[in-house]
Amino acid sequence: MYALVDCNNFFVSCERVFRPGLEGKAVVVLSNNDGCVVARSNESKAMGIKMGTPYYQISRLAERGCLEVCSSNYTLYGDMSARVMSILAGTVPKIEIYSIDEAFLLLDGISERQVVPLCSGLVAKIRKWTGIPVSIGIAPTKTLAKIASHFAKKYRGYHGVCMIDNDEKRRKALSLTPIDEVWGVGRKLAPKLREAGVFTALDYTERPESWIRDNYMLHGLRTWMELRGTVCVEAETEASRKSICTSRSFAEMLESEEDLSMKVADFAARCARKLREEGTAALEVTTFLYTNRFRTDLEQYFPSATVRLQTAASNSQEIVSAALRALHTIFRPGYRYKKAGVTVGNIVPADAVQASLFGFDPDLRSRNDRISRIMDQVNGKGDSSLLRLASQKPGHYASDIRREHCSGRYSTCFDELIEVR
DNA sequence: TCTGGGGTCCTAGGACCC
DNA sequence: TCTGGGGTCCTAGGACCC
Repeated sequence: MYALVDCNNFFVSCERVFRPGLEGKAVVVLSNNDGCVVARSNESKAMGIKMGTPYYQISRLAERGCLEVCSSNYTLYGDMSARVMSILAGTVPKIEIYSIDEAFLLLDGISERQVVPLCSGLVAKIRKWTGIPVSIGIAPTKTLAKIASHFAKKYRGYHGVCMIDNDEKRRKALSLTPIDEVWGVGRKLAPKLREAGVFTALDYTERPESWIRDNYMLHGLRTWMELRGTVCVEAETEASRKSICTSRSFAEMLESEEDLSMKVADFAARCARKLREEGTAALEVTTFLYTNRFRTDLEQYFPSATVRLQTAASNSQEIVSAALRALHTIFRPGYRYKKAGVTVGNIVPADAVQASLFGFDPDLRSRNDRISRIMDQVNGKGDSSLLRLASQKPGHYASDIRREHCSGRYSTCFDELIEVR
């Protein structure tokens, strides 16, 4: 059996831990630049506020006092997530972290009678130790566990834990699950399925296998089997990430290559730092730009360029330099840029880097690596960047992200101490 | 005026091989 | 007039997830 542990309204719950006054109120958490809604409390969901709603469309509610608004504080959420995950890891033999607010528990070797008490204990423990409410769904496949967790979250009677462990419960649950709520059925597929007469998860499982295969190929078939109780989405093997991306929208549109360079250098340095944190190195560096896609009155341009390194690198100097070269090949004057980003790809373990035979200077490389390591030691964990490359923007890059309703650094004030010093 | 960020996997189609 | 068959590899783009 698999159990899916899902934190309820996670970002909102994190804010409530430190501001209990938000309990029982309609609350939303906004994306960077206070752009759009990325998390909602039950009360704000009940008001009809949808995920992804641009903030300006609902700011009136906040002004009238009907809605509490928080800017996102990812440092806080990351820290709270780590606490929840460590409780899970300390309780069951194997967990798979699926996202910042979800994890699968692999329940092999735990007797069926113990599963529900164990999960109920976890719900209580996480609530007590971190303040975060969670729901747990238990089922023979991950896709069914997801559905079970929806029930656990939706109906109070479950007290946070719902298990699908026989065919009757499975069919009942599927018949009550709209097709668009199924894991793997998204915004494009759902309308097509409804057109074909498939409205619930149960309808889907009752279609013949050949019909699924013909219309929805491998992906659809996997979902079909998982919903029928056959495991297709196996336990993940420990694999490092294949790409790392840092991108941001700007509060103001930028027009000069110089302004963009400072941003891109920052994004690239951040990617490099993430590579070093996980002990990997990248062979490819891609820089991309976006004009403002909502401004139909302006010329649009969405270029990207990739630079391939001869030898995989993780030091900031080489990654930043590659990102800036890529930027230079795509930058065109005359456009107003709203967003930029850097992706590093073709990632290999740092201890398995193949040195290129040509044009590779091992002394320069080890010097660059040493400098990056020292920067890491001074900068520590988190977002602070006391030591930067000269090409990075002076000052913290987060400083010009709009964040008018941000909570404090309740659990991660170490950064602040360093910056104050 | 105002619209996020970070990932994965699959497929189709082109380029290339013999 | 008329133009094969069978493979592999890579990439771009789309769909999905949170």
